[in-house]
Amino acid sequence: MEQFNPLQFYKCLADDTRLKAMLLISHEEELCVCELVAALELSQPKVSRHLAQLRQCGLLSDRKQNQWVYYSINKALPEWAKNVLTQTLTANPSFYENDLTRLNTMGNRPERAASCC
Amino acid sequence: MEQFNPLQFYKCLADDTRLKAMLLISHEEELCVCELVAALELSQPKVSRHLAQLRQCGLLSDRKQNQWVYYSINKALPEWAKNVLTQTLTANPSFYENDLTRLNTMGNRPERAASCC
DNA sequence: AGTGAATATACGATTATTTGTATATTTAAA
DNA sequence: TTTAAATATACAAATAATCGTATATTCACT
Repeated sequence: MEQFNPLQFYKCLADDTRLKAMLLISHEEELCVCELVAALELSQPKVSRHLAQLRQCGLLSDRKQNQWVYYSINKALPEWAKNVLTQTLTANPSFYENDLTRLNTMGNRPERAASCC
Repeated sequence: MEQFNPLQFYKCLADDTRLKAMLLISHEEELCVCELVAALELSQPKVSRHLAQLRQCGLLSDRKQNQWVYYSINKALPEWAKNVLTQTLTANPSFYENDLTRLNTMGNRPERAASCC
């Protein structure tokens, strides 16, 4: 992320897959690729490519754990951008409710490791 | 505006001309096409086309007065979308400062008619 | 070492978006 | 009633974004 720019931010949100992924991740704190593939009912390469773009633009962070890669909202996002996401999330539940349902009924979700101990 | 949808909203903001036009109009309350042409240093058809798209998507309203068409933020925009615009405007002054300077040094700006009396 | 699951990436093909240029429309002023 | 300014729109050309498919990589488990 060279210098955070509103145009690039909105270009990231201007795609169905990316916008829904951002909102689902906001809602769920973090999600791995296979959970998003199930929730969005899209191919793995498609989801993976969009997540890579969101990470490159600084909207998402990732962490690897075992065979999974978990994506979360980048803590370093400017406050205004975080607020934009929050507003969008809370004002548009119907935009992603179906995806959320599929996520919650998904079998075999990878269990998060407690952050330690 | 058939039913306001966040994806369509962000697609509207995902273009340099449209995003800057929206922010300048937010900042100035309303602007006519020729003022935006001067501020953005772009061709008239290009600006006009993007404004038409923003109007069709429900982000802008227009009013005709004499030979000018003035665009302003659509009052009927959902609150969350208005908030997104406000946040973007106040947090990113450098994104549009040059355009604002050109607007303010523009000669022959059409004078607004007082709304009446 | 070998297998399968999860993820990432490369590449060409498709689709969508944006643009310049030309032209039409409307209004005001001469 | 001609002329000029402001705006809108049509259409083809150019550009950009997205996608499917194939393949590579990594990790856990056997």
